Amino acid sequence: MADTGGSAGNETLLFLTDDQLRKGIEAMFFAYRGFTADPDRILTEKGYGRAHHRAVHFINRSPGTTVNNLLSILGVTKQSLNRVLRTLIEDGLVESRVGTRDKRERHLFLTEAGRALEAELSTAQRNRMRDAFRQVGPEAVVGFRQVLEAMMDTEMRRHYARLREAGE
Amino acid sequence: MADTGGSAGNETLLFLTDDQLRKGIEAMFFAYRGFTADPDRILTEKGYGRAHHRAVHFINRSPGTTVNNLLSILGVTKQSLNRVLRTLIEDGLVESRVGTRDKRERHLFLTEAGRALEAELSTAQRNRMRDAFRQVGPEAVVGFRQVLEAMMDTEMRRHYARLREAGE
DNA sequence: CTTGGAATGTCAACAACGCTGACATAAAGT
DNA sequence: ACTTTATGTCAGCGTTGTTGACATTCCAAG
Repeated sequence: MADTGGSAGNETLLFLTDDQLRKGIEAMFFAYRGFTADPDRILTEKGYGRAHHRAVHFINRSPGTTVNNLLSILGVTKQSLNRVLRTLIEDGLVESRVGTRDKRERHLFLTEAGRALEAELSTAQRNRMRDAFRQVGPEAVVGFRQVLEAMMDTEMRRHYARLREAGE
Repeated sequence: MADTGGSAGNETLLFLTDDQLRKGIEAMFFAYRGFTADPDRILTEKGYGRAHHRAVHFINRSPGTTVNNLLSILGVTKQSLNRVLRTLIEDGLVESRVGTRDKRERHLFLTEAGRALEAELSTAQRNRMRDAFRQVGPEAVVGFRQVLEAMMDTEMRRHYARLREAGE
């Protein structure tokens, strides 16, 4: 079952053995804890959770985005997102404006305070990522992103690509 | 602040710009959803959650491990782990044996049924990882793991290394 | 114009899984 | 023997996922 079934040149496929795959799986698990550790600390101090971070991040990325669009990016239900948005709006970090063309829609923006929190969180997370990138060099970073993109679900890959159409 | 400060050859450090780092951060977020998607589906069917998967995975990796050791690997509190272990033991997936040398310790083992669930989950997750690896090739995989290892907290890196001392 | 259906967002209640606190038991140091 | 430390269990709470019920708005059919 671990055999990849090639008839010749099997040596070049040793990176697909179950052992190597398990190594990748465990690396992913342990690395993700590091990935979220620094923002989590900041968030806990301020009485927020990881869900608030995600919302603030993507509102900052796409100011004026609708609740529905954010939902699709985050991959959660609208009810779940709503709870998080409500606290962010109450605390004055996010502004929700009723759509002019379609009054059912709410368009979301970060306030000054919201942008400040976003900057604090993303700076911490970028620092971790920068240290890692610097340690391993640009070729490794290319491989890193290639694997991650290949691992995404189709819809998530669409969102990922979409986020860097306009911006980049 | 995005300037890396090198005096000469700045072009080689373009992979450390804030844009590139944000790209890595978003890739990590979207990829992790894909990483957990397949096991999550199986777990939900059976009335378990992601925490059960983690416990079963690491008990399978280190049969006879203690609750305390598992705690340290998973990075959660013993109370949180206990809830998960209790259901797994009640359902006959995990066996808990009181330590012979130190009777305070509980040593954990997968039963036949536990191994079956573990196999089902890890096969699904390995398939996803294998497809991704195959798409991008061995050099990218090396880079992928290098970045992930560099991103881990020190203690998690220790656990990660330890898991492949005896096995590999 | 009115009526019915689809889309958007909100409120309520529930489940999974983090957390702290209190506690029982076993081991180890004085 | 007594105190302290370590391990694991039980109870209860907070965040964040879920589904269900509902209000509002838009749009299309009649």
